[in-house]
Amino acid sequence: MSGRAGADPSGERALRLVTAPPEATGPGDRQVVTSSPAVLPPVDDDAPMTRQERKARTRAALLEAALDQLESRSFGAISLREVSREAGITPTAFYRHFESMEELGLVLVDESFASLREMIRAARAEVQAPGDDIRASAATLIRHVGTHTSHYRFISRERSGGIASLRSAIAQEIESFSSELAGDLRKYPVIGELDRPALEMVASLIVTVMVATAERLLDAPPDAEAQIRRRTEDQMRVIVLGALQWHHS
Amino acid sequence: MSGRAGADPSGERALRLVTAPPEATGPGDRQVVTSSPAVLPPVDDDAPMTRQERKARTRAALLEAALDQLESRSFGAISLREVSREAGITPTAFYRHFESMEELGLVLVDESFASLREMIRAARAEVQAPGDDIRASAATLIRHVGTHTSHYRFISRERSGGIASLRSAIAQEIESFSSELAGDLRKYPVIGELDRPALEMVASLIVTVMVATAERLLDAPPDAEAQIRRRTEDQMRVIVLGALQWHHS
DNA sequence: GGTTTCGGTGCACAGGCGTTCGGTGAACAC
DNA sequence: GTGTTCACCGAACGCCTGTGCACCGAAACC
Repeated sequence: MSGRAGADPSGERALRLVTAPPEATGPGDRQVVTSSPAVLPPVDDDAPMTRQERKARTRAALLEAALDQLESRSFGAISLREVSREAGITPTAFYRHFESMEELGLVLVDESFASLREMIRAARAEVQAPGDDIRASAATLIRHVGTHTSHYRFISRERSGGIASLRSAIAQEIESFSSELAGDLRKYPVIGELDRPALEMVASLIVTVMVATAERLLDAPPDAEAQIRRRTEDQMRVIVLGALQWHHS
Repeated sequence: MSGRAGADPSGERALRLVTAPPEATGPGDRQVVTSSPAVLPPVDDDAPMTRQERKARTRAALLEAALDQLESRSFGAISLREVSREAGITPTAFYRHFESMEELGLVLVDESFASLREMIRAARAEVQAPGDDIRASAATLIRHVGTHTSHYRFISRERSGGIASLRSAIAQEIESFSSELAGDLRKYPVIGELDRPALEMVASLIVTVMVATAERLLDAPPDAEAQIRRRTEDQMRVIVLGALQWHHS
């Protein structure tokens, strides 16, 4: 179910959207060591492979297997054995890649947020229709959730889930995202004049709505998407209207 | 109906307990038996008991044991055996009370939201200082989270958690709460004139903030409470300001 | 070409799990 | 006082779990 590349048109669009701004390695970007060596050759099965390739592939298979299990259980309830089984290796071989399931979970967190950061960076580079920011943001978010469903489901599950280390890793990522957004808000005409605490308060409110929207999308049938989109846009507008009035109080 | 401890199970008593500022039971005293049969005599251990009493007590012990386990794991990861062990009975006796862990979970959802509804009802009856609604609501919420921490933790965990039946039960409760709130909003001066869809959109936004606040409180150290309270109040104010402007757009 | 490295295998272990089944004794109905 | 109910027990079942160990075979290295 995780959108593999290929003929899928929306997938390709998303890819283009993400890669369009050429590696805008701006200030404050994090080195993402997360996962596989990025480029895996096409699935030329059983062809001679280097050890690196093989290892990267099974590692990726493990991560994907875990993500698959997370469709129906929470992370705390999935087992090393079953993940290994679904990835096609024995349980003992699992340890060649991760020290424990918890470590795998942390990699999954990194991976998920790396992709989210790409989305943000792309969206930031794209926003140039000043009146249409809200619509564009909502659309970008919804599209991204659609193309990275299992990552979002994982984050949503574990954000309040049982494993403390995952929870705090996720909280920290969201926190940093929120404060980045606060910085972005400074560029806006009236809202940008608010002081930093106010900007952070508003940013956190917007992020809260985005998180809620993502979680709603995960549970909703596909035909509810339009309604969720509308509600999200309206809620963002309410927030912006409120923020514009904020200095009066 | 989660009758709290105490001799009088009447709704009014419980209602006052939530509404009246001087909370009788101090924080941290967790003698409270949170089960349905409402009337449980003081814990006169090992005294002769009716079968009803005994059963009710064991049932309550099971629910509380589950809630305790949920402090560190998600519901999908806790086991019938361990819950039974902590409740002081053998695994086989568990089945005298619940058909399965899932059924226990659903009871927990009911229990949690029953208490939340009491809070709402109380808050609604209390709100009469028109300028201070936001402050009062935030305070009520924060107090309630403080006195029902484990219930909130459970809901927070399972709201996006792994077990579908719990998830949808919770979603439905929140949905109904949100639409009740939309009804309440009609009584407010300007906002009340919005049409129903707009009211629902605003209500859902407020609920989103409340949920986020509750979840933040659960993870935060106690000394962060003041800051969370301030932020929540401010965010609610932004929403109200925005909603007041809504008809202009 | 010989040696080393290292994903991956197979087996074994101890322990937790949900669930079944046949008791047992105290509270109950009469 | 007698018979019934039923909350609870203890043992047992088959399954699944994480982890340790010895080993294999092919890629990687010199």
